[in-house]
Amino acid sequence: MSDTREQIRRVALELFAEQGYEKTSLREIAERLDVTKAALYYHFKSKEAIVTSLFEELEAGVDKILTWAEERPMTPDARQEIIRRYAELLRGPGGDVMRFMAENGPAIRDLKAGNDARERFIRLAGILSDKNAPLPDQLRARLSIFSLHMSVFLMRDLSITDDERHDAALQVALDLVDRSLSE
Amino acid sequence: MSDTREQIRRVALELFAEQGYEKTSLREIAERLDVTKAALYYHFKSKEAIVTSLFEELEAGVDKILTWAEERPMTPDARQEIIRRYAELLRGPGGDVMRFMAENGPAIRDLKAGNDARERFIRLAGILSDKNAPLPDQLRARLSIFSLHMSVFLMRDLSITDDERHDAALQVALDLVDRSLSE
Amino acid sequence: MSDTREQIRRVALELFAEQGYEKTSLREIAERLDVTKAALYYHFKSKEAIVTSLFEELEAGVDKILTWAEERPMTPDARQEIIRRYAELLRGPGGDVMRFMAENGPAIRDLKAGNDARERFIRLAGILSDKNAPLPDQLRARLSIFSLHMSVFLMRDLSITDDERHDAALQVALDLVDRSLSE
Amino acid sequence: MSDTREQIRRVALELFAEQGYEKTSLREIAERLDVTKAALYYHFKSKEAIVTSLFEELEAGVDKILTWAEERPMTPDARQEIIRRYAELLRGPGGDVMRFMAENGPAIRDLKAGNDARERFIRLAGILSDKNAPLPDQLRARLSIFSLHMSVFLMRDLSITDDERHDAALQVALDLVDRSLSE
DNA sequence: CATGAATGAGCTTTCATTCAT
DNA sequence: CATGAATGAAAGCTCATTCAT
Repeated sequence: MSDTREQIRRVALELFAEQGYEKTSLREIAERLDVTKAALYYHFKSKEAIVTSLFEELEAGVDKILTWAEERPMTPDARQEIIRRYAELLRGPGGDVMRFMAENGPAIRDLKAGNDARERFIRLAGILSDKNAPLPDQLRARLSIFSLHMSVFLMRDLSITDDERHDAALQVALDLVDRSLSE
Repeated sequence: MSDTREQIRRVALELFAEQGYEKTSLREIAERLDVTKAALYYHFKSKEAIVTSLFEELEAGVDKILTWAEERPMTPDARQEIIRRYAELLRGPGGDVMRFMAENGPAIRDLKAGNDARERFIRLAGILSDKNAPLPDQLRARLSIFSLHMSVFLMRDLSITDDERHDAALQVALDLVDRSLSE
Repeated sequence: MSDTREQIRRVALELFAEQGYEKTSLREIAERLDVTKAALYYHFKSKEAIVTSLFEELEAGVDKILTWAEERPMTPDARQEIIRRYAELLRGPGGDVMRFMAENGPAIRDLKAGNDARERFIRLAGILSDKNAPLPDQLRARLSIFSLHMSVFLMRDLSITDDERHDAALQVALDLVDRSLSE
Repeated sequence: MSDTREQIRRVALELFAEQGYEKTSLREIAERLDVTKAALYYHFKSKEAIVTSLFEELEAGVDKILTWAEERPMTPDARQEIIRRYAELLRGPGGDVMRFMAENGPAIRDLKAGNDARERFIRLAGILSDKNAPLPDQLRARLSIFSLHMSVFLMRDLSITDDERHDAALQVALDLVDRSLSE
């Protein structure tokens, strides 16, 4: 499989996450890789296609969680496990993709891939708290997921390690999902 | 008297919140108001200046809360009151400004006004949970504020009224700030 | 006579000479005087009119020299006297106007006032060396005048006083005009 | 190969010399070549870069003269030779570049390339007459070079051939440089 | 597997100028 | 004697995209 393609994805994700989708031009990506812009078009048919490709592997991961979740009763333990698996998925490149998504709302909204991801997010939220739960509980469920996406953003000014951040985010998310079940 | 200036602010906020900062061109704003682009430049010296002006009134509100908060001991009740006041501030146009800010991270980051707002956010978070609190507690404090910013985004697909949304967000935020005080 | 009008002329000349005609905007002039752009239009009907007005007093001076010169035989002494008078004219604001003219060729060319000034320059040159003189002599005559215009420009990097510069320029010009008479 | 690049340089120089730097827009250059403005940006990264490129080959020529001059004693003959070589350099496109430079003072001043050129001019002047020479002599040395730059400008109204103009300018310059050595 | 050359559309910004008040 | 508000035109520049080679 073309190495260049992988490099493009890597650099694009770096830049997208760092500077945002709109502010990152294909020229910039190409220059960092020391190839021409036209080369990017050999590997991806558009700027949007790069994003799509970035989201794809993540979506596979989310789908696995969704499948796993949908085939069992939503016990408190199962809910916790979903969060844990989701948090795990977000270590590695997935985390950057999600942060990129969370921080680039408007740009993402009119990308097909963005909407797909958004749908999955809603489905996952729907599993954690159903449509008839009290609103605050539904919000808590959504927030539990979203706080995992945003932990980098929310604590950017704190000098902590990735692991510390990750652990704190997980703990808060677990707590939130737990409290999204009012008896 | 400068009615136009106010109209520009209004339309700009609408468009910025809806489509994002980068995707909103001055042409678009001007067309909606049926004036020329140059007219915008009569009232604001740059695109960035429009955003700055949007943030300004909000900052005054936040500053009032900060002052209020800084001159009293952080009892649990005071913390709740901060959240309540902050939530109140976000009804009305302030809410759109904050949502705009939360959803446009990358664009905002290199706007002076954005950084100022960010600083206030951190200061407020610092009041709600100090620098030596356990990380999850600090995160919870931040999340309590941020969830107010993002409630529109997080429940966009739910068919609820603004009031319902607002109440749910407030309740969750109050709960979060409450739990950010581990004994 | 309106003080403001005089102030506009003064500031405009300063800026035109310093930064050039095109790079100096009416906004800049207005700001320096703390009036509005519209005020400039009260006193001058266009940007070009400001320049015209600047040239006007200078032209009167040149005309006086021309008249003086045209009514007497061009003895070597008369030629020297022309240069001396011209140099004298260029002390004070006239010098800036001429430098401005010399350094802003392209901008000046399509200003009516610029062409008028140019014509006078040629007429003066024609007096100092007639159309049938050898080319180098004609050039020397022109250069003698022109070097007075450009002395600031030509010695900008030298740390000398205005008087020193003026004296040097005069001496060179006198010498040039002297040698523009090949026997 | 990149024929277009050369064409851009050619047309740009034509227009810059004719109408000045500021008055020449990239649109104009592009239209004359029947390409789009964006095409210019493919070949040059900015308007300034076009000028820079124009100056470059000339600077090489001046540097050769400077090197040649710096490695030998400044006898009267050497001084004459410098002027001759410099005049020769100014036949061909270099002449237009220099005239462009001389006539666009203010625009050139804030172009890096313009300042480089200016520095060379001062260095050359410094060789022809040192820092301790009487001021008029220093001025004469500078004027000898400058008159070569400006000969077109100074004799624009005379109906003469390029060669006649060139010869006259050279003769005057040689004379000037000769007289810049007071015994 | 990629490049060199170019485009069309759009962007933010600036300018000289006008005119009702 | 001046301002406040606006305009039309244009500028320099950037971007995603295309396509022949």
